[in-house]
Amino acid sequence: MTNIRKVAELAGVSVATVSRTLKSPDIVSPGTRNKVLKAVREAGYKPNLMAVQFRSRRTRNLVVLVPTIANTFFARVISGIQEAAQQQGYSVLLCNTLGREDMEEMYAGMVTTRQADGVIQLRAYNPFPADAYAPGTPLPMVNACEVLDEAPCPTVKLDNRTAARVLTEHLIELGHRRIGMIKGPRRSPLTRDRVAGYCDALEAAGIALDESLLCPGDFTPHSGYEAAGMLVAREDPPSAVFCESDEMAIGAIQRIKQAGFSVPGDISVAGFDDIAFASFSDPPLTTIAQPAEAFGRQAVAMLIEVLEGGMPPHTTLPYELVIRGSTATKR
Amino acid sequence: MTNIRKVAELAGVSVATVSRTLKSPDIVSPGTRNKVLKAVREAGYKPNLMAVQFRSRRTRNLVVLVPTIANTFFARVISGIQEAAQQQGYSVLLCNTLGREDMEEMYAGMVTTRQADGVIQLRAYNPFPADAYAPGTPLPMVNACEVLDEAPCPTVKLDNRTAARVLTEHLIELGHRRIGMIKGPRRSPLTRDRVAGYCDALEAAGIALDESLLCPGDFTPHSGYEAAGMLVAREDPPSAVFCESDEMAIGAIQRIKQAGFSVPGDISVAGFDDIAFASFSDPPLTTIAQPAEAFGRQAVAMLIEVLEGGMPPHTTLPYELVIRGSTATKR
DNA sequence: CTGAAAGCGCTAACAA
DNA sequence: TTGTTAGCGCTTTCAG
Repeated sequence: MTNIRKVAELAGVSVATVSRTLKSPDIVSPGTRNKVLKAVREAGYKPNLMAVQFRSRRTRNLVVLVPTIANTFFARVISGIQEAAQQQGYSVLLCNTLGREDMEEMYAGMVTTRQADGVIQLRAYNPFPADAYAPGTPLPMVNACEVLDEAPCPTVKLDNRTAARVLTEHLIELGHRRIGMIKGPRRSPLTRDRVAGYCDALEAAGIALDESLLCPGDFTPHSGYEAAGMLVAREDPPSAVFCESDEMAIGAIQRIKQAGFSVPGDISVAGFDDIAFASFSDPPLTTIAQPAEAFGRQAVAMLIEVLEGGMPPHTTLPYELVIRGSTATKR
Repeated sequence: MTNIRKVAELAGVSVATVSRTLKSPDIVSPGTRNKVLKAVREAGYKPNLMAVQFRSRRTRNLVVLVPTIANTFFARVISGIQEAAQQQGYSVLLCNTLGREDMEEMYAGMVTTRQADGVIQLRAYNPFPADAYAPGTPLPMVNACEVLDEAPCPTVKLDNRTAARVLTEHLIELGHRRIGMIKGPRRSPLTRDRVAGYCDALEAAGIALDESLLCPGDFTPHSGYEAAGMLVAREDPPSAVFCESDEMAIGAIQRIKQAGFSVPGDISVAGFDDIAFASFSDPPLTTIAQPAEAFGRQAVAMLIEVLEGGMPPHTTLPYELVIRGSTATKR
């Protein structure tokens, strides 16, 4: 093991000088600096970062809590996180929580045990025990994508309600009045907000809400497939279906076609997220594009600010209605 | 900061006893053990794992080098890695390398700087500098999925050649003789092996190889779309296309349909991987199913064995030909 | 600008 | 079974 002491000996200086040369080269004289650098090279010295971190009480690790990495939307968010973290000199500790709160709590505990400096939570749940931090102390966390209503930390989100409203309005403008909805998990604020936006649009258009047109889903293609099955089995299927994720929309389209309906001829289908496959589905999906990577980058920037003692404001990212071939005029 | 010393004082024992109580409770007497545990609770003591790791020279972190997390196949592999690591008490440091060797080298360097114990590399590249370890010393690495030919470490792979052969044979049995292929990145051993398997099948069936039927791709849907464009623009398009990934197959299907051909009526299409969307494409994709999560779990198990001084053998995981609606008899 | 020295919080000989 | 003690490799006062 070649450590700082060896380098110091080799350079004929003290360990303090070696440390200084590596951390703040400008405060050591050019002469010694060169000697030290040369010794570092000769010894093939790599600082033991475990010791550095231990000593300086910072790991530069960020824990990321993701509900399912298998969801392509989250995969993109993580790309963004990773990219930004890397640029700022942080590493990403990934936890695929599958929405399990015990997992989330356990990984958030890595901050308590000093294995990480902060956490980015992509789900609406606070993984820190109530007594972990004194009241008033900011949590070393940023909550992104699926956000708590009364988050105890800064958040990065979309205006889901308005986005859902805009998408529903698009459907209404095409002449649809019976619009089905395939929802996300029941207790998610995301689901609630998107349903609210859907209701807003119906109400503004003077269309009565038919609760039986709202089906539960869990964001997976399979759940979209199942939910669409309920819808097409009705005597009076809707002429359009709004799915709360592209993955569910893709599943729904398959089921609708299997039932003998054409998309968008008989039934229009819209999604949410704009994942890569959205434009490759048949027909290509009309959807709300979310800036997934930007969610990740923004969350990192804000978390670092929090870790440095700042208190960044809640942030709302823009969405965009992307109209493709899966929605058409009601015939 | 409540540290081990405080707990020791509170319990009226030495720090060593506290340490022992926490690490190997069975070697301390029940009486002291209870005293210590009580003090731990009262003090709300959480061991500083940074110190533990520093002292015991193990981080229990595993670096994972993934070419693109946005690829759903890799996302599944990572799920498997995460799950297995977690069970064994390891955490996952994720790096989305985008195939950049400098990134891979940098993150592999986390082992050198003791921020991680080992690396799982999912691409055919050795990220360690040649002189990092003495010749003969096993590298703290496992190479999975896309594997080096002369890997300097244990590997987990598929028999890509045979799998490709089996898939091609399926196409040949359906009567196809002009079979296009959309390949992966040129220099990848994966591409080479799958092309070899494709050639094996042709040769066994007495079909001459037509190199012009082989198109380059990069595993993304878009590249599949583009490559299929070349194929359908020919005077004599193939009657079947073998894509080296499902994502490319999904892109290819879209392009083929756009050109006015039906799938599988006019042109059969097959993929590779069996990602979740494979069964939701239209038509559902015939493909080679790879045990993605198993790749991850296996890689973790083997890496831990390596870290413990073992030398696990190279492992080959099973594949399965999954026949769905995208391939049919040549008409 | 440089060096000596005191730890960070914990583990692991070694003694008792 | 328990305590004493010497560090792990590094940073950071505090003197010089």
